[in-house]
Amino acid sequence: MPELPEVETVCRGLAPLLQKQTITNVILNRSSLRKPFPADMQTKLIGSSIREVRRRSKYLLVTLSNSYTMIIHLGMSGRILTSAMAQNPSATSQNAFHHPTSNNPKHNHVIFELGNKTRVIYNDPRRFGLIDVIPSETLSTCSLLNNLGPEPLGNTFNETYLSHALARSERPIKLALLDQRLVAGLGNIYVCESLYHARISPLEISSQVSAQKIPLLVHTIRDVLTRAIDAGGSSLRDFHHSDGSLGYFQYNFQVYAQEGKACQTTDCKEKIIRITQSGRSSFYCPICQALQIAQ
DNA sequence: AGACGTACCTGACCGC
DNA sequence: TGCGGTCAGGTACGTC
Repeated sequence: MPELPEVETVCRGLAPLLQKQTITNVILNRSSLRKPFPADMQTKLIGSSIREVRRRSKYLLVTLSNSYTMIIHLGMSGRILTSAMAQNPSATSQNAFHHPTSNNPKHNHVIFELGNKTRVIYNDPRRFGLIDVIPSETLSTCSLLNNLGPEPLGNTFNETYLSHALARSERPIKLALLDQRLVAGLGNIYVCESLYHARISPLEISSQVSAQKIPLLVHTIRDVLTRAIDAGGSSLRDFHHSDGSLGYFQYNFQVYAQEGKACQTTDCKEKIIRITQSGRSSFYCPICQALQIAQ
């Protein structure tokens, strides 16, 4: 599911519900996700109150009153669901956690209970996500965050930055933009879409992307992400908001998962094709995104 | 150092 | 209906 727009959507939905709430209980239904939970995770969380919920790259950062920060990553299939706690504890069956849409309660790995009688449920079928709790002062140096590139919607991601970063790389542009050290938060969907709008082939070698294309690429990345956030993210397969509603940016996909369909560019009826780069699918229009002839 | 392949999981979908 | 193969939005680690 989640690239930057989806995580931002989750963050915006969760923040008003979580802010100023005390964590009254943490239920762990397993001992690890992609990596083990910190051994004393419950001790660090229970009794603290939530100061702030924000996003960095694809990570949710939950700032706590006790000077710890909880880091949550949704991996490929993670979601966060919320539900009201039953008044009668005996009525707290798994059904209470069963989301009306499609998630399976057997993947409810962590449940946070809040002072306002809300349950916040971390559900992740593939368990590629992670949760960690670290001292807030070590946030900027922790291994999960310290190698992340700039936020694509922030001021430091600009034409100057991107042209320097690409000039040093002999990888195809598709792979460079997926590298979280270069720019943080893009995934396969939004890289494909951004390259289409910038009319750059995913096969173009990063250092050979023409100088004129760089400002356009900065713009299309920002524009695609902004429009996706405005649409509430993309609901592919199983992405739902924490309240169960759906994002709808998938209806704006021009190339992603559009293999065989006609390119939507005016007067171009070429078919969108799919290729594989480093084991990941790339979708593009071979006419609109033709490889530039090397100088 | 940079680039690449692979591993980590489950579920959905397709063709036979 | 069932089975096997393939694919999926991400990250980390080992190797060259």
